[in-house]
Formats: sequence, C-alpha cells, structure tokens
Amino acid sequence: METRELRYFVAVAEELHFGRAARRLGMAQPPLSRAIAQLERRLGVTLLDRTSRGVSLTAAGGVLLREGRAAIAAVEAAERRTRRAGPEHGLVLATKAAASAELLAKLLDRYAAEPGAVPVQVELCGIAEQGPMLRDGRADVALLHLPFDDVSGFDTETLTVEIQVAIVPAGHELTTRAELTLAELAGSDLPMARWPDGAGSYRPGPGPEVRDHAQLLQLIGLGRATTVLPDSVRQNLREGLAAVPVVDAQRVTTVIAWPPHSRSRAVADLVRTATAL
Amino acid sequence: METRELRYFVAVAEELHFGRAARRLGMAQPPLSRAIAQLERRLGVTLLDRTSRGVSLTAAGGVLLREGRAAIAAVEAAERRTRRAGPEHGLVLATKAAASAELLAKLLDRYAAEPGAVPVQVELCGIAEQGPMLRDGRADVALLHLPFDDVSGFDTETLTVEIQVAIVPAGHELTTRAELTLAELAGSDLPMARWPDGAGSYRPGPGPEVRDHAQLLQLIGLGRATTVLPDSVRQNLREGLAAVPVVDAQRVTTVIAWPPHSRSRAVADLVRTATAL
DNA sequence: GCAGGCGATACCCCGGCGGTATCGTCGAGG
DNA sequence: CCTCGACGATACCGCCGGGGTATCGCCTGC
Repeated sequence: METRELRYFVAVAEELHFGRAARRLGMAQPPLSRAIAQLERRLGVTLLDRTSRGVSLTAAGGVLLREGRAAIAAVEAAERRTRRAGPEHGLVLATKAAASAELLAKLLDRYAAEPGAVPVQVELCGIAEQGPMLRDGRADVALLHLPFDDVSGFDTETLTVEIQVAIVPAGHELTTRAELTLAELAGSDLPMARWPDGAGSYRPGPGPEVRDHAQLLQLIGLGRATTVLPDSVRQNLREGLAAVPVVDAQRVTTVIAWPPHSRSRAVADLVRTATAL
Repeated sequence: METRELRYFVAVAEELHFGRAARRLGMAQPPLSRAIAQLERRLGVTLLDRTSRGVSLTAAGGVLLREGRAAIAAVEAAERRTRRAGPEHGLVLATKAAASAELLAKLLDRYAAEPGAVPVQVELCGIAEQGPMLRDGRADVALLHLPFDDVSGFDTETLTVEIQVAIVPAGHELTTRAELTLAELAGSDLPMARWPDGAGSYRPGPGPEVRDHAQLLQLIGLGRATTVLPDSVRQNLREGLAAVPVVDAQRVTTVIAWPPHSRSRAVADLVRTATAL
C-alpha cells in the first residue's frame, strides 16, 4: 500500500463524498474513484458502501481510516524527523501556553547547563495539540497533562502532581473559604466558563464562552465567571483574583512525553534533567 | 514520501550496498540509485555517504532508517488490520510458548464464555517476537513479560507479578534450601544455561547453549545446567526437576498489551476478561 | 598498471496515473 | 409520473516517471 492511496482513502472517508475529496486533494473525481476501487481490489475488502446518493464507511473502512491516519502520521513523522536530523538541529518541546511557567523555566535552565545541551525551541500550542505534534514529528518532546491529554503510544515520566483550585474574584465570598467542593462552586453565583472542545465548538450550557487564558481571567476579575485550574497558576495570578483549593477536583499530573524508541541523546538528557527537578 | 521510497531506502541502509539492496528488492541497481538520490533531494538531507567502495549512513540516514522502519510497519499494520476487519474475523493473541499455560487457559475459557466473544487464534511465537507481531498487525493482542519485553508504544494492563525460581535437578543439594540468591546459584556446580539473544547468537560465557524449553529442562534433569524462570513454571515441572525461589532475581510481570487506540470491542472484552482474572 | 567492483549517468520504453467526456442510477420535486 | 440534478462509475487519452540496459568514472588491491 502506498501512502498516496492511504491519503486518498482518508480524504474520501473523511468527506464521505468523492467529489469533495477530489477537490481537497487537488485532482479530478474519476481517478480518485478508480484509485479507491483498486485499493479495495488489492486489499480484497470493501471499504465504502456507495449509493447513488452518497458514501458510507464499512467496518473495514473504519479500521483503515483509523489505522491509515496513524500510518500517514508515522510516515510524515519520519520525514520531518529526518529533515531535522542535520548537525544538531535542536529540540522542539511542545507545551500548552497555560502550563506552569516555573516548571518550564527551571527545566530549560537546568538543561541548558548540561554538557552537550542543544538549543530547545519551545512550541506553545493550543489545547491538546501536543499529542499530535509529538506523533507527527513536529515536536521531539512534550509536556502533557493527565487526565486531559492522551499519552497512549508515548513513553512518559511523571514530573508533578497538583491539586486544582477555583479562580474567583478577590473579595468574593468564596475567598473566605479554606477549601471548596465542585458542587459548592457550581452552586455559587459564578458560572463556570466554557472552553472549546477539540473540534473548536462549545458544548451547550450556561456560563460564558472563552477562547484563551487572558480572556478567562479578565471575565473572572469582572465577577462574571469562575473556573478550576491546576494549583500552579496561583504563582502568576494578577491582582483582583484569588484561588481556593477544590478538594474533590481530579489531580492534574504533568508528565514529560516522547516518542518511543527515541534514541536521541538530546531527548534522553532533557528527560533526565526533567525527572531530576 | 511514498512507502516505496521508504522501502528502497531501508533496503539500502540495511545492506549498505546498492547492488545487494537492488537484488533484494527485485530490481536493477540504477533506478534504485536514482530513487535514493531523488529522496535525498526532496528531503534536502544527505542520507548516505558514498565512497567508490561502499556506502555508510549519515546521522540523518540513521534517523530515517529507524523512523522509516516504524512507518513501514505502521502502513503494513494498517493493511493487515483492514484485511482482517471482515465480518468477525476473530482475534489473534500472541504469546511466548513458555508462558504460563494456566493463565492462558483460564483467560481463553473465561473470554469464550463472554457474550459476543469471537474466535481467538493463539499465536505461539519465539523470544520477544510478540512486540513486532503486535506492532505490524499480525496480532491484535499479546501477553508480554516485563522486564524482558519492550512495551513502549502499547497500552497494557498488569495481570500477574511473580518471583523467579531456580530450576535444579531433584536431589541436588540446592533443593534442601528454602531460598537462594543469584550469587549462590552462580557459585554452585551447575552452570547457567545460555539463551540466544534477539539476533539468534549466544553471548560468550560458560554454560551450555540451549534453543528451547524442552532442551533446557532435559539438560537440567541431567545435572548439566540450571536456569532461573518465573514461578509459574513450577506447575508443569516434570519429574526429576525441582524449583527453589531466588530471592534477589527480578520480579516478572505478565501484562496484556494491545495497540493504542484499538477501538475493537473484541480486544476490549478480552482485556477486561484478563484483568478480572 | 591493470582488473574488478561499485555507484552514477545516459538513454529508452511502457505502465499507470491523472485528465476530460459521458453514462447509469437514484431521489426529490412539480 | 416524469424530469432534472447530483453523484459515482466507465471510457478513453496523453504524458510523466519508474524501471530496464548499456556504459562511464573512480577507487582499490593485487
């Protein structure tokens, strides 16, 4: 199977429409139809159910969609990692913009002091973008946060485990409390802010929609919202905001993750530095 | 990058010889040279250092060899898993021949009794062959043994943790001991049998070379060797052999492993059954 | 200095990929 | 019930590129 065939199939499987898929691939529809038919013949499996009104995936098609995406990602990872394998091309570390700044600063400082350290480019990415970046070779190593990020398929080392805290306006009645429960927070007059999910859309419910941290903190400062965040954000809270521990919120584990079998000395050094923090 | 190019490069990188690689690929040498040169041009990276007497890998070439093998494995896994995604094609479970028979028997029995169970084909493979089988889609799920097998890149659940025992001839003086240390065992008159490593060759040292379990146990019965094995082998020891716990040998953990993101209901059921044992 | 081995180059041919034109079929709407 | 339109399949064509053979250039070892 060639990656070209995989890309064609993934496009059709995602669009469920040969014409649109062909447009997305920058080609005409007939060769695409033929390529998919040929792929099915070679595999000996029907991947798509065609009606004259559209297309739907068979079970085997679903498998190939999932596995094919992974395979394409692996090929593209190989390509990118090879391109970046020149004479000490440096490391790319992917992390959330919202991640603990002190942890990151300490890690980068300590690593830079190591003998044989290479330049580290920090890639600040959006929610849950680190996993894909690591998988497809855009990043060499990432800081992930359990239970939010998916670490399956990576090697990881745990760095920190934190409780979560509610962020509320300074002076709000909740700031008098030593600790809270999620139920108490939900029962307060402050609605929980809502984040976009992976696809960029908001699940319905009360509470304002926010896109980034600054927006969120601004809204909380105005007394229009609240949220629950890892304890480490307390270090950088601006004036007008306070944090109250939430006892029954899930612990957040920060891990450093890297692709398995990564034999690069630089990655190994960085991980060793991180675990020794 | 097309998988064809990857296969070509991997062949050359493994043979370090264009002519042999071309023969292995069933093609002539000039198109292969050209394809590699084209790949290097497209990647903008030199992969091979050519002298008129041979070929050697550059650092980038080493990266592409490792990553390319993984990418090819991913593509082949996608292909095999798709082929096997017909109407309930059954599961393939990979395990060592030497693995605990009771555990396996109990697992298969319990799973077969589950509603919606599919046929399970047990694939007995050699030392450390389960990992590759799982990676390239020849198996859907595997029983692995830590610390011997490499589980990086898989999802796993721990099933059992066992101590290890020394296998000695019945009546040998060591059988009077309630427990041993590795040092004591090494200091006895019984030499440790030697297993082939991954490449099939034996590391030098004293002690007889063995290829399989039957051969090993036979030698031990004759008083010519000893070895250290997981505790569960006691259940199947033939007459003339005895087992003595070795207190400082590493614990052996049996895990069930499967490819990450495996959404198959059958795999999920089997894993659930296994963890409930 | 010469022969042999190895990779690169030159040149050719054909298969297959991608393009355009068109067909067959099914569903919606009047 | 018929027509129109949307969609995928088929037919046919042209050309690019992958693969073949022949040969070169270069280094090495005898």
